[in-house]
Amino acid sequence: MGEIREPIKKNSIAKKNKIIADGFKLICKKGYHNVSCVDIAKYCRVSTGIIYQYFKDKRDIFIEGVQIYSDKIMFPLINIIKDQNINKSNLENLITKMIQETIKQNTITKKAHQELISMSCLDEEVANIFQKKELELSHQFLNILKSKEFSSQNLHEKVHLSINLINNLSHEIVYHQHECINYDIMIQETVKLIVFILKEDK
Amino acid sequence: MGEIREPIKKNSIAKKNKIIADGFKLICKKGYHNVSCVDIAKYCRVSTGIIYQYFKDKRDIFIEGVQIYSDKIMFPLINIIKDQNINKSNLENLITKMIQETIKQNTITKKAHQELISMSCLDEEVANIFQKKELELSHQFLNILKSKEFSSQNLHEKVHLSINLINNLSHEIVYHQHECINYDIMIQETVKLIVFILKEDK
Amino acid sequence: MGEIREPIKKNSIAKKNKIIADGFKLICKKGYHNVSCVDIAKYCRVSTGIIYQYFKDKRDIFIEGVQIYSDKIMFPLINIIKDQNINKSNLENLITKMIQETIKQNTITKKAHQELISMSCLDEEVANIFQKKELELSHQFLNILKSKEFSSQNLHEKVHLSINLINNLSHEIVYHQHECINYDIMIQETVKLIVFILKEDK
Amino acid sequence: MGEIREPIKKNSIAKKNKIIADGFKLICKKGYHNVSCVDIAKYCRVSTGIIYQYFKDKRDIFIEGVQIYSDKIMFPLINIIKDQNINKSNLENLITKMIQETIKQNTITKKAHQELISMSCLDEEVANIFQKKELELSHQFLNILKSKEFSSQNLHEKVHLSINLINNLSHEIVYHQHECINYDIMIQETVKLIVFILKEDK
DNA sequence: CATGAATGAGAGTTCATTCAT
DNA sequence: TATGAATGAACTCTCATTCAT
Repeated sequence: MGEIREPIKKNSIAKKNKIIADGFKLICKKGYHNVSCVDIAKYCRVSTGIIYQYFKDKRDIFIEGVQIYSDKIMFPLINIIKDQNINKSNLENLITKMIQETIKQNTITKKAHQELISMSCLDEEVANIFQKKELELSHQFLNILKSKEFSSQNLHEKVHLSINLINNLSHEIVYHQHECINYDIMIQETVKLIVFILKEDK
Repeated sequence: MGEIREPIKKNSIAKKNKIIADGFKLICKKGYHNVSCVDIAKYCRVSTGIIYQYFKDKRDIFIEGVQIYSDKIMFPLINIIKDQNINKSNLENLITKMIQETIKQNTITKKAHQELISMSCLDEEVANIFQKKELELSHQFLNILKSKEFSSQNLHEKVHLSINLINNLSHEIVYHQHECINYDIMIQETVKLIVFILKEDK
Repeated sequence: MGEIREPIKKNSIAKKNKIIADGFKLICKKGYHNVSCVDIAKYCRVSTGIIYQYFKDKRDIFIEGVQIYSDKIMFPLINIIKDQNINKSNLENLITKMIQETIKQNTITKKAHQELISMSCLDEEVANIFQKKELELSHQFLNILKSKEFSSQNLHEKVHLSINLINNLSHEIVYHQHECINYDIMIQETVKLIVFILKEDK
Repeated sequence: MGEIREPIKKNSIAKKNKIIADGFKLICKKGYHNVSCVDIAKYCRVSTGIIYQYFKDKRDIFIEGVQIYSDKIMFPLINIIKDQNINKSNLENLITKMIQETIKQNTITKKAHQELISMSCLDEEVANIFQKKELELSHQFLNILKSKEFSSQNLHEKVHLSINLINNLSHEIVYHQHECINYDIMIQETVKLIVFILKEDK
């Protein structure tokens, strides 16, 4: 196996980044197991040789892509939560809005989202990256809640649970809708649960 | 592509079933994408030829395995729920027990569970099989609750949500424990949520 | 390799003959190289095992088929020539008729004819069988001519040449018509040649 | 199926051509159906992979070989005819010479010739290539005859018939000699026929 | 630094032939 | 005798990786 080089020239750095960006895109589009390094090279319009100078293998490209690009796909809430003015009286509306926004974003990145979740089950490193990103998100959420006088015990766990509820619900709605489940009700009930858990005092 | 044959002789039927059982086991153990048909043949101690007489391809073996064996891995609650004597007063204990049992089972089948969830994101047919099995489970649960005078509205959705909460929590505990989360509290809070949602009146 | 058995029971003899007849038919239809012994067994509705009791291999079936059934396909003239009343004055008409009849028959058995010619180039035994059948035909023709006072020298060679001319012309017309050749003229010219050669005196 | 690549580098073009040349040679030697792509790769001392980068499959190699190399095998007359000084008085000698030369060449390329004729019965594309080559040859012959004041009607058909006569006779002499036929006489008679047909006036 | 042609191990698949029933 | 399930060698084709240019 050849040595992995780190590009120095501005041009080469750009090339490496292009491989990560486009390679990650291609993997998300076609599926990790349906794409070869030669495919990635072709898609990025670079030579196959260069791939092996900057990366160990296909997984290496993917991991770097996950590091950089996965938060928008896996945790769209990160970008939503900042702009919201949360307080106890509008919490219900807000949670509803967060769910809807998550569904909207997941729908847009459907194939990529699916691929990333699948890979997170197979690859510990991917799972760890997602954990870190989720931690970031839950801390943001947590800080906002604290600043707004939410004083419930175990707030970190509750926030984590809330984020899980939102993500899992959205995931189900986007990919695996069950015929006999009414998803408007599912959303309502999920909102109810999150409000209940976050508002709970002491 | 050769014709797919259905075995008639008792012996051959046993052989086909062995391929499904052992093949599914090997796939769960090593990972779908890390196992070839030749590997499966070797592991099952049959010829490669016979694989292609009974199955279209590797996926076909896997799908048949999922049909038969996945419920114990994905929905261990199916076997737990029947034996429980649920009523409004012991609900909290019961939910706790269900979570603990699920965690225990998922821990045993950890690698298989991981592989199956991953595959359900990549393969619609796998996802559909799991949906059917979950439906079965939720109907069982639902019927028990109804017989015990649980009268909450939207009970099907609530049961579905409860099962999701249990499964997702267990999944996280078994594979993706976050360092800064206290999972005893997570369990407590999840139980609280499920009790809240199921007991809710009207 | 198992021993080749010769069937004794009436029933078994019939079965062997069925394999030759249907197997030969299937090979001619699909092409020798596109048909497996298992295909033949299925087509004949017998077990694969029985094939290997009566025949060494696929080629063996084919050869026996060629022995029995190929003359109609390769030398349809055999059946035509007997019924003709040849004499010097109607020779031209007769040759024309023979050519037309050959074309007609070759058109009917087109695929089989093609396959047999192809095989005769690859397999000496097939070629030898055809030689024998052609010899038979040319002797018949020869005898008729002699009885009708055709007295040309080297008559055997001339008859052989005539048969070749007819067969090759028909073969070309049925499979490989050249765009820029007028085949009515080809037929005329061929007739002319054969009449010339056969009538030639001393 | 992978993309078929066209070599650009001088070296690679040479490699592709080597595969066609040696592959065609091997197929002619061993028979199309007795040779695998791995055999060809080994014989050409290249990897199997490269075969599938330059060719769709075995047939593709063969067809390209036929395009390039078959005229010498199938129509050796092409190279003979140019050098001859044909005129009405030496026609007989010339035709005799052409037959002898054809027999000589066919004897040299015996196995290849056999294989090519066989394949032309199984594969339309091969047959079409041969047609084109024969057309070329007959046009050459035709032009020479016309320039030498041969004025017979339907000259194209007659030339075509003559070429067929030569080729078929040679083919029979080289592979399928009949015991009871005298081939010196066959040659004499064939020459007589061709002279008759070509000299014919009006 | 960059290219892309070339490699060859290994995947999927078929089929002539055997053998337990 | 007759069956057809089973075998495994051999085929076609792919792709991660290397290397001469």
